[in-house]
Amino acid sequence: MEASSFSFPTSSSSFMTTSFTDLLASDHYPISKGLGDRIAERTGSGVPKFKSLPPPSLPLSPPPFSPSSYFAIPPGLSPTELLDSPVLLSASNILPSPTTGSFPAQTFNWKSSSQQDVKQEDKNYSDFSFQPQNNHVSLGQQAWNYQEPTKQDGVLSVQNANGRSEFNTMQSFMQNNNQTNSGNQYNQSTIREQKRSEDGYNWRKYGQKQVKGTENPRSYYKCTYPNCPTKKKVERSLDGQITEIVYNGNHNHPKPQSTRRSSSSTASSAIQSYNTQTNEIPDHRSYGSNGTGQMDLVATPENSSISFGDDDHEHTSQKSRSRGDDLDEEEPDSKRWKRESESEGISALGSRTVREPRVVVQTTSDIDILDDGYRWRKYGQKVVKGNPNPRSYYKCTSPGCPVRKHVERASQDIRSVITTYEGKHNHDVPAARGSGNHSINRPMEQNNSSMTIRPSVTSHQSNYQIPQKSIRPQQPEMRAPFTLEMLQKPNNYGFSGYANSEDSYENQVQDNNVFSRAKDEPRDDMFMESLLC
DNA sequence: TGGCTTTGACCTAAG
DNA sequence: GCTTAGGTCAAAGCC
Repeated sequence: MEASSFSFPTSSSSFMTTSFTDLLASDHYPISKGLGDRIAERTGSGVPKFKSLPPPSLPLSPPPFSPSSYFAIPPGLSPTELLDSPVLLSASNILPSPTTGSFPAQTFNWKSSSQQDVKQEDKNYSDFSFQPQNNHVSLGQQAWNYQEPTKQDGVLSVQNANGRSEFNTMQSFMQNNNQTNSGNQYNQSTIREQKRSEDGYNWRKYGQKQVKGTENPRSYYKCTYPNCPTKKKVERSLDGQITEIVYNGNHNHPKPQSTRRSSSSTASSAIQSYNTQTNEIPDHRSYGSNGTGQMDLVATPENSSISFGDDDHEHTSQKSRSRGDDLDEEEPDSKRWKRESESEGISALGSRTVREPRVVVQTTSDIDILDDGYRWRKYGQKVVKGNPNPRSYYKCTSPGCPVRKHVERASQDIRSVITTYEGKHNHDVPAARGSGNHSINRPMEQNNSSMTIRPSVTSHQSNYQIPQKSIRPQQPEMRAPFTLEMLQKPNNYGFSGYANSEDSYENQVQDNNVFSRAKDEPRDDMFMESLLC
């Protein structure tokens, strides 16, 4: 890259033992100190922060590739400009892949060697957070209940295709390199950071339970905003990686705009700046995406989960009321959840998923809607109640793999696609067609690659997991990367004309290899029959 | 001092 | 009514 490039040192030791802030200020990068400062000033809530992720002192395997492949700023765009650019402040331009959900420059989640380190970093450095984008959105859509009615009706689950939520590419990079040595040392600090930061909302853990059927403990969180009924359940693997997030309820408030102060866990955290571009507490049905808690699927600068703390934007602060009245006063949550699920029926989904589909569906490109790295065989299609758009049913083609998914366009926004997964892949991501080894398509190994941001949305049922070490192959032949260059031209995405054209959407879907492949592959006649009955 | 996590106990629903 | 499991409470301790 040229002088404008933002690249990490290839030396793992250097990379891993130097704080990001240091890196920003180091001679390694042609980034002025102002960059780190600006980032720090702009970032806020909620994500694992560089500052909180000091280089681990643990012995770490050197990264097999240059991290620079993750974060490359194209020539002509200085980091400063990039940070100043409203593009980066708006998730409307930076959206996760529907299938990979990948955000190349999302959250760093470096494991810190100790909590003290983290805290020291907290003190020493201002926030710098790459907002994690939830890789996948699982609507608690009554998916697959033709086969196995889910008990999770009414939930909004968030995962990525690897079964790990809130882990971005960069984090994956780090974890892939740390897993062996420190995978089990995913320390509490990091987890705590995520709890608060991952989706921009503030959560309070109120319980943890070891659930049957999985060794992963499940944590229960409530939104700390007064009277906000939103809760979420987070399952983490033993090494601390999030394997599932299930949301319940709707936020009845805007996403807090984290400030440096609010990132603190002290009393200052009680003061939350809420985005006041609207300067009001919107009706929970009107501000949509925020209500998902995790997903700002209708990406706007206001609710963007990727937005940086927007000090430059006008906003007011409002002091949170003390907690204690934050719970619903009328009925227990469990009852409400259940009631909502039951009263709204199968399609109800309890969460705002269905009642307010615009919250869930993402107004973004669907260019790779079916491209999650796995191979699927279409075995059915059906128009389901409540959605005139046909729902395509797919099976994973891997022998013995039970994973299925269905894909449908949202009834209220055909540009948005809802993919619902069921099951857990019992195999790794297959090599991409046309490539000898999928690893060659790994984004982290794509030298000279620009930061790819593939907008998308994928929803799937909970319990969907993919081997964590699997790396979804990039399939550049099937989709153009979303690069920072594109960020410069937010209205001119080369990869998709989708935003303004339904036709283009259709074309993109048609171009999708899965769709085209599906046409040639045998269907599950029995299931088809059942569907047609 | 206040917010947060932890964790055992308790509650509730389902079978 | 019993058992089981999921969800929640709340005291204790940490930061």
